[in-house]
Amino acid sequence: VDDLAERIRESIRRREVIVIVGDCEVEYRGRASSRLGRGERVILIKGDGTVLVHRPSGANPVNYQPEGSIVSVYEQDGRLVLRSLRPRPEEELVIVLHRVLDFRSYRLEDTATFKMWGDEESIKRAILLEPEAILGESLKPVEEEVRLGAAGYADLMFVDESGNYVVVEVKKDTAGVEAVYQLKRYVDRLRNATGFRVRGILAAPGFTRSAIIALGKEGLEFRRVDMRKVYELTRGGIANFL
Amino acid sequence: VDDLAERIRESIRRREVIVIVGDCEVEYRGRASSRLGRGERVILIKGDGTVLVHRPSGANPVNYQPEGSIVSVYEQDGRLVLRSLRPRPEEELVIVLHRVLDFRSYRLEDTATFKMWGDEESIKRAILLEPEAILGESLKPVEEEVRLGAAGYADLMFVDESGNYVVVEVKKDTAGVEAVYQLKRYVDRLRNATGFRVRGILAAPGFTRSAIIALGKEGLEFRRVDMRKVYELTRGGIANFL
DNA sequence: GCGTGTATATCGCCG
DNA sequence: CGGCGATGTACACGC
Repeated sequence: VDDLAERIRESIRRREVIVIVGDCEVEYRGRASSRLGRGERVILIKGDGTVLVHRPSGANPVNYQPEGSIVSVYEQDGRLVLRSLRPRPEEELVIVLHRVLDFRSYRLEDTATFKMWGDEESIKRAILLEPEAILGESLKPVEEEVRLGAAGYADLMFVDESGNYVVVEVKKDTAGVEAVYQLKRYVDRLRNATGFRVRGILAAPGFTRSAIIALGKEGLEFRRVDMRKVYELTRGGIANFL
Repeated sequence: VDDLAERIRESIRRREVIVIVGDCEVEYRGRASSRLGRGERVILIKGDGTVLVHRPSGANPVNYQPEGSIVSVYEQDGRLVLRSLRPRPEEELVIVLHRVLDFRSYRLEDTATFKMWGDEESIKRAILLEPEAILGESLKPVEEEVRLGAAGYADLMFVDESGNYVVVEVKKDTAGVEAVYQLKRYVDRLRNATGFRVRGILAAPGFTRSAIIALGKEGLEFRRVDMRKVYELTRGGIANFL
């Protein structure tokens, strides 16, 4: 056990990626507290301090500590103990290993860049490129500098053909009630700040029934976004991929 | 490569936990799309179909597929390919392995139960146990059956000493503006449904400045929750841990 | 560091 | 399964 502890410490010093498989119990104390009894799990420790405890099923780690945590390894009552301390917020994760089934350490090289598209940002770009194609009406973008207060910006702002301000809130998924009230906050703030008439449009690929009801009650509008058109207009992003 | 593919397939059939370390590139297509160029990573495949691709740093997997996905393994252009298909929403993850540094498979036993406490639920329990100690006023709980509609319930409902309904919305962290509007929706709904006077209280360990302003504007109240009192009152939950 | 909003969020609950 | 709200959410960005 003592020897294994030293080997793990050496891997941590080298900032390698460590995989430990073993029978362990886990305790967490911090913003909340948790306890997990004995069982066999996969423990992943990365060079940046990340610690993940994975059970044999489930996509999410049952316990974890994010990068920047300090991992220490020691022996207690003849058992190997991994302790990870996160400084802020102060949180502690303790893994007591009853039996180590496997211990591996890897020095990995990975400098590739990760690219993602098709997120909310690409819908915004498409609307800015062709407001009429996506929202079905001619709109002039307002300088991004126009803001709605110290915090909380609208996704997009336009002026319509009648000279009204138009606040557009974009959602990449089906929009629910909370998106409606988010839009309403922006519209109200802009009305208060300017005194002008302000329209609010919720743009999303779909809407929940209650969202549509709430929109009507609040005097707000909605536009269904055709994601195929978004992909066409933002294929510049996809070009990076091909 | 062919032999390795068959060994991996066999592990998947046995629903074991698989750890593959190797130089790979990764593509994802689904709700969004992503591409990750060549680099060395740790790939975790679980018996339930979960697939995780971890880079040498960062707490979150760079790509993933949740449980219920179907993993297939094949050889293409002399390279090992892992393909995971998630049925709904339809999403595809493709991992092309240029070099396999390690392949391990484990049959793991883990039947332990995971317990967590100190979350929002414990604040609710404390308020129900001792409304006066936490909220500073005498309140009678209303049957939990009283609901505010098909979806979206208030956290807690009481009747105060004057016979008014009191809706309490609880937050375990600092409450921001959106918590205020969430409470307002509940209060409005209950007013409409009953026609009675309804008070709304936001209970949290802290409040953002803009939340307090919004509360005042909407005629809603707030109470700072003393988390030490919550811990004292709910130490029954902690007893499970000791 | 605070406040706000996004996420391939994930997850659990209820109708 | 849809809709909604919580999460030890994590994460980025602006002030």
